[in-house]
Amino acid sequence: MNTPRKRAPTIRDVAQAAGVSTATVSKFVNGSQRFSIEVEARISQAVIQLGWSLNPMARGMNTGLTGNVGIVLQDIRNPHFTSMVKGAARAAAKVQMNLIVADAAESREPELAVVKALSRRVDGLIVSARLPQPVIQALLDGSTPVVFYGGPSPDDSHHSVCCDNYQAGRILGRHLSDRGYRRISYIGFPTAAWSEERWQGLQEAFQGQDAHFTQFEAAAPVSDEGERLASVVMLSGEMPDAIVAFNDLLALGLLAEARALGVRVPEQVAIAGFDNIAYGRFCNPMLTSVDMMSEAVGEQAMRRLVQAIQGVGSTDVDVLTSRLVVRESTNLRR
Amino acid sequence: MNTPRKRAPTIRDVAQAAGVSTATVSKFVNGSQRFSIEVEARISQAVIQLGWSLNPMARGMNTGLTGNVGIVLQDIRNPHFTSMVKGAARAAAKVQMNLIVADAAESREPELAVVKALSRRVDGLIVSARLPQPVIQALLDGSTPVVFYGGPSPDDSHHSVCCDNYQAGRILGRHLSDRGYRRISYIGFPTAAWSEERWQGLQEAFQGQDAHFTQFEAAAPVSDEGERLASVVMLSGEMPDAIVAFNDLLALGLLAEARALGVRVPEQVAIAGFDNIAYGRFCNPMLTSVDMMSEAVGEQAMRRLVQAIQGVGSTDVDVLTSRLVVRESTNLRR
DNA sequence: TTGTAGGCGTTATCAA
DNA sequence: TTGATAACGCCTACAA
Repeated sequence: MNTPRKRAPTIRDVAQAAGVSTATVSKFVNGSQRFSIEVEARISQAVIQLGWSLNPMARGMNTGLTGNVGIVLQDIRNPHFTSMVKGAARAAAKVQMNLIVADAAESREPELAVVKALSRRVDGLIVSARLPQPVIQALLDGSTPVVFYGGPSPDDSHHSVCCDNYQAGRILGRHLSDRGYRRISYIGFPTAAWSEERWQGLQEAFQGQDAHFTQFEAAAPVSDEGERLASVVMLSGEMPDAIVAFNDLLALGLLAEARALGVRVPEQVAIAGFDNIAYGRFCNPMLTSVDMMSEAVGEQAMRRLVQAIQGVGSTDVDVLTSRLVVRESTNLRR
Repeated sequence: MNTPRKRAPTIRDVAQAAGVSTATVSKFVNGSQRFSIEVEARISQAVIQLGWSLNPMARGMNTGLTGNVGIVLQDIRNPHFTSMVKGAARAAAKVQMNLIVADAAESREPELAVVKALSRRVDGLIVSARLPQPVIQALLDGSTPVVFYGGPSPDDSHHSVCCDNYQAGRILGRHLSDRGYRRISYIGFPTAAWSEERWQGLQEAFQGQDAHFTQFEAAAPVSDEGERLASVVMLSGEMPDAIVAFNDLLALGLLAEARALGVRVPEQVAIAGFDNIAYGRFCNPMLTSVDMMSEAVGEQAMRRLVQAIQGVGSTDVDVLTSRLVVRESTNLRR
C-alpha cells in the first residue's frame, strides 16, 4: 500500500501502475494509437483502479484547446435566447464540449470586457451580430473562432446564422394586409439593428395599399415595457387597428395591458410579435408571431462554430426560414 | 522590430520587455506583491504594448483552479431554471467566474457521466439535491465543492439552498381552503421528490376539514403534459373544484386545455401551480402560484459555492421563504 | 510497438 | 524589492 495521497492520480501514476510509459498511456487514452492487447488491458485496468481522469487544463496547455465554447446573450430570461441556448447546448454536448453562458445583462463590465475575458477561456464564441462596433472589431481582430447570430456576419471571414428579418416582417405584413388591417403601429427596439429590418419588411408588404404607419420605440425588449407603451400606442392619436411588436415579450405586455384597459383584441386592435416563444400559446387571445427558429439558430451556430474550431467547413451565412404562426390575436375575420 | 510571431505573448515576453523577471510580472499582475513605482510602470506598459493577457489554463496548472463554475439543470427551457441561472450568473460575474450550464436533458449521457466530466472542468458545482442516488454519491465522494438546490443537502458537509416545499404547499392549501375549495386534485411529478412534499403540505392545510384529495402523475413537468392530463383530471370521476399542479408549466397547460374544453376557470375549477414564472401573469385567467424564489435560490447557491471554493463560510442549509401570489385562477369569491 | 525528454505559460518557493 | 528555478499534468516529436 502506498501512502495515501491527497492529490489526484496523474498520467504518470497510471503509467507506472501499468508498467508502461506516460507516452503510451497518453496515446492510448486519446485513441491516437493502438497497442498490444495486453498493454491496453493493463492501462485500462490501471485507469479504473486509480480512478484516474484527464486534467483538461494540462491537456489544454499543449493543445491550446479548452474544450469550452461560449455564448454571449443579452438576457437569458428572454425565451428566445433560452431556446438558442438549448439548441447550442445540444450541439455542444454532441461533441463533448461545455457551454459557458454569459448573460451580458448580469455583468457590470461592458460587453467588450466580457468578450475579451471569455475569449481566453473558450475555443470559440457565439455572439450577436449586433454587438457595439468596438466589440465586433475586437472579435474580428482576435484569433478566437466566432460565429454570429441574428444577422449577417460583419465580415467575410466569419460565419453567421440568422433568419431573414425583412422576410419575417414581410410575411407578417402580408398576413395583416390580407386580414384588412391598414393602420399599423410598430413598437421597435432600435438598439437591435434588426428591429428596423422587420419594420421595413412589414411596410413593404403594404406596397400599393393605402396604409398608415407609426413607429414607437421601446427602451427594452421586455414585457414591462410593452405594458408601459400600450396606452401610449393605443390611445395617442388615432387608434391603430394592428400593433406589431419587435418581439413577443413586448407583445405579451401589450396584450396584458390591453386587457387591463378593456381594449378587445383582435376586435379593436390586433397584436403580433416575433420569436414565437412558447408562452404565446398560453395567453388569451393567443399570440400571432413569426417563428424566428431560435433553437435551430442556436444549434446551427454551434455546429458551425465546432467546424470553425476544427478548421473545417466554409465561411458563409446560414439563413433559416422564418414562418408565420397565426393565432387569435390577429385572427379577426371581417 | 521582431519577427512577427503567431503565438500570443507570454509572461516571459512581458518580463523581457519590462526588463524584469517573470516572477515579478506574475506577482504584480496578481496583485500579490507591490514593487517600485518605476518597475510597476514598466510592467504595465509592456503588458499594454504587447497586448498580453493571462493564460487561464497555465495558471490553473499551478493553482488547480479553472475560474469556472458549473450548474446542472434538468431543462433550461423551464423559466424556473432560467431564473436560477440568472441569479447564479449574477453572483458568478461578481467574482469574475464563468458559468458553465449543463442542460441534462440535452446530453445523451446519463447524468453521472455529465457530472463527472464537468467536475474536472470547474472549481465547483451547483446541482439538484434530487439527482439519482449514484450521482449524489459520486458528488459526495469527489472533492469538487458542491452546493445543492431544491432540497436539503444529502449530507452535512455540503451546503444547500431551497424553499421549504411543505410550507409552500401549506400556504397554497390554506388559500384554497379559505376560498372554500374542498375537492382537490394534485398533478405531481414523482421524479422530483419535492413534489411529494408540496402535496403533503397542501393536504395538511385542510386538516380537520372534510376535503377530498386525488393525485395524478405527470410524466414530465411541462405544459404539453398539463394539456394532456387536463381532460383526465377534469373529466374522470367527479370533477375537482381545484387543481394544483407541481409547477407552473403544467398549470399553464391545464389552463389552456380547460379553455379548449370550455371549462371555466376559476368558476368551475380553480387552477394553481408553483414557481411563479413570469408567464403566469400573461395567461387568462392569470395564474395563482407559489413563488419559489428561483432567482434568489440561484444567486444564493452561487454565493455559497464561491465561499466553499474559497474555503470560507459554514456548511448549512439556506431555506428561503416562498410566498403565495394570488391571481385570478383561484380567485373566485363564493 | 513502446519509450525518452522537452516544452506548454504560469505560480510558488526560496534565495539574494 | 527582485530574481532563479522547480513544479503543475499532459502531449508529441523523435528514438529505439
